[in-house]
Amino acid sequence: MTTPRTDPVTLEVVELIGTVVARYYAEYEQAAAKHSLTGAQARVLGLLTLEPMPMRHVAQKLRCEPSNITGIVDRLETRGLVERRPDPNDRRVKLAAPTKDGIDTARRLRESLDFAREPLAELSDAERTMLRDLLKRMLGEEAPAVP
Amino acid sequence: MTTPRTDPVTLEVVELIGTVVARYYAEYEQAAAKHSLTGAQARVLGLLTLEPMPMRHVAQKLRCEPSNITGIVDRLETRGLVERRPDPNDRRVKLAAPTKDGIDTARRLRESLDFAREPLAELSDAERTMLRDLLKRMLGEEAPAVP
DNA sequence: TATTGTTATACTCTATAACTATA
DNA sequence: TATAGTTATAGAGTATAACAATA
Repeated sequence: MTTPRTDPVTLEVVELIGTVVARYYAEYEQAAAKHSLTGAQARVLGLLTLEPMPMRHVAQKLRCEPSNITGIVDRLETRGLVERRPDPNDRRVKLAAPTKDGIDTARRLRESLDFAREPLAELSDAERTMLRDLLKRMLGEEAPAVP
Repeated sequence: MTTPRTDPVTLEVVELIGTVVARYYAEYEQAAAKHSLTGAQARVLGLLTLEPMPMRHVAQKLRCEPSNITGIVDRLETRGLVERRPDPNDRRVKLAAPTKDGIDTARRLRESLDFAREPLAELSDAERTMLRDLLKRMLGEEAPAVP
């Protein structure tokens, strides 16, 4: 267990990350709203677009109670963006899957998320690569140290 | 207006930022819950700790409707963490300000936000400085280019 | 007239607990 | 018995519209 650092640069980075989080989160909600989706609905739809899955798995991915997913999928289903399919292997399970319209909406939403992409254009190729490796190491993924 | 990039590294960084946002946001909610605060309540309290301000300013900072702040400050006030003060210059205005207890709670909450700090300990001083400068430039603040 | 804060309303998200249908 | 999904409930956040007090 590493001791959290309190040197000025670390605190500055923490502050900057807070700013990134606030800005990115707000932009995401706004982008979702432009497609008449709430943030939660957009997250569920985006998740299902990667792969249809049982309702319970959606809840696990989003770290919320399964009962919440019922309502969110209800609303997405009402709008024809998602459908419930039976699981041939277990009749208790319902697989939530995006419809064609849902896949299309998710794609347009993804493409409209310019916040993270646009400011990155300010950086050079080398800088983006460096940022990638630093973030990877911060997140505990494998990445070469940047000496 | 720069054209958003779609090269592999950029997309990878976007993905990583998404991960950082999701993780940081979840940790923040969790840290707030440990102090029996919702995320919104914690954000308002943290904001007021920097400086007491009119209700309307709080709404502007949090990018929500002013009517919402009424309820959030109500709940914080009920718990004795925040108080409403008259503005001597404009009797329409109410200044929301943290109580001593509120300031103390905000400080403890801030100190418990280890997520951003702890993983940074994995990086060297030079790397943290580099990360700081890259984030600064990404956010449009002044920072030296990293060649 | 315009602005500040509040109230009233409706919708969504959230957790908890109880229910059903399967396993 | 245990699990997947649902329903019912209550609390909180959100936007909208209408309102009182003040500017």
